[in-house]
Amino acid sequence: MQPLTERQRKVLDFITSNLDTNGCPPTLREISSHIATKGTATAIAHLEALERKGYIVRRSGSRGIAIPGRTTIPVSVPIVGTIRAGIPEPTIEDLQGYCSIDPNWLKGVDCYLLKVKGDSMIDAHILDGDLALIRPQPTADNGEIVVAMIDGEATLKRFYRESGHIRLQPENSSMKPIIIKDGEADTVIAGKLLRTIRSYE
Amino acid sequence: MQPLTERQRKVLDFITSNLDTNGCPPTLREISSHIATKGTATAIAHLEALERKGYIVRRSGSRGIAIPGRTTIPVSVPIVGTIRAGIPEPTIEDLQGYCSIDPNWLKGVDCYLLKVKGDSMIDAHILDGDLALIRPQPTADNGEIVVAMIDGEATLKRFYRESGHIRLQPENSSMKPIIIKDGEADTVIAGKLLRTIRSYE
DNA sequence: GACATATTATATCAAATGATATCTATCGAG
DNA sequence: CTCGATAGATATCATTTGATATAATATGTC
Repeated sequence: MQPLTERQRKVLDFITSNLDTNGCPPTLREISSHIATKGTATAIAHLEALERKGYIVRRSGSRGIAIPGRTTIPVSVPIVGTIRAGIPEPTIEDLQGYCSIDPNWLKGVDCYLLKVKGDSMIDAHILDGDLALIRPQPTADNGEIVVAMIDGEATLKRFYRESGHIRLQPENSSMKPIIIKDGEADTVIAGKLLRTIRSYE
Repeated sequence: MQPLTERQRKVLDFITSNLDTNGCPPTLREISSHIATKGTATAIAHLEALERKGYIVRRSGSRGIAIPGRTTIPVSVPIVGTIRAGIPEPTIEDLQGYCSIDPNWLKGVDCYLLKVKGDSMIDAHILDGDLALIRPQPTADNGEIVVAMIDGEATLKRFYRESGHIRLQPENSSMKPIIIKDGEADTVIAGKLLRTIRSYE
């Protein structure tokens, strides 16, 4: 990458600093003010130099500066309390917030965090209130834990495909497995459990 | 968090989507156009509702929308297998990698992820191999789960301060509590458990 | 000396932008 | 019925903003 001049470096640093603190690139005049120049022409000249050297990408419109390679995606994942099945893309019912997740935990697609309700998986050490990171998918491998839509509720169950049916096994000795015969319901499995997260506060 | 209406959620989703793809919040007119309304008044009304419910923060200026908790700075936290106590700042023994963590999970200080060894907390549903997010601190409140240095090993225990001693209680019926008389050892507690994370892959 | 690059200043524009005011309509709670 | 919350339309304003044109200075290269 071509080296930057002192002024160009200062402008670039200001842009990244602005992105960090405001979540937004600066305007031309904010840049001008920061490098103590008057008017916008100088700032534009610096931006053009930065773009020519490949440090930034500009687009039209206000604050149209982006830094390539800069993870615009610290991957914000929605936290939901309920979902309505329907693959692909389960409909999010009540959004409870967002959470930054390590991109390595996700596997490409639109994952979400489901707040676990009930104790159906307590023997698998998943508790009421835990957050379950879910990847939407319509089926799973034997023994994996999935989100199943049962009576309109999204609950976690262990998945078993057996001859002629699917068995959804709660990990709670006081609960019985749910058998879904082939063709009986098609959108039962909403996704697969990738991770669980528990808070102690 | 207060629930959102359908329209409000659509606006919020559009803002996060814009942040992900453009690295920039949308303008009022971009929002208006996306929800197919004319003029800016409706979009402003929605933003006001979102701000009132705590989903966004607004500041003056163009694209003055921010989503609290959403940081462009993915906070990188070390994953460790062992630590050596010594407050402040336990010494990291074997670094196993790094992991991006939502800044909201941290509480200011240098937290780290400790890979849980053994089943001493299995009755609290913390398993061997789970990741424990730890905040370094030399003591804790009664009933909280802490990292204790016992025989040079970092293990999780439940903390109880009782008359003349500290009791470190494993959550495993086959294990006995550890009593540490006052003044007997000073650097037993290395930190407090904030969160646990389990992977299913 | 001629030329390119970097740097800055001044002045000006059209478009984009946030904000406000006014009005209408729906829906559910009290 | 009234009130509040939600939702929307229309119109208007003062700023902000990106962009352009023009000019000037300095530095290093060929």
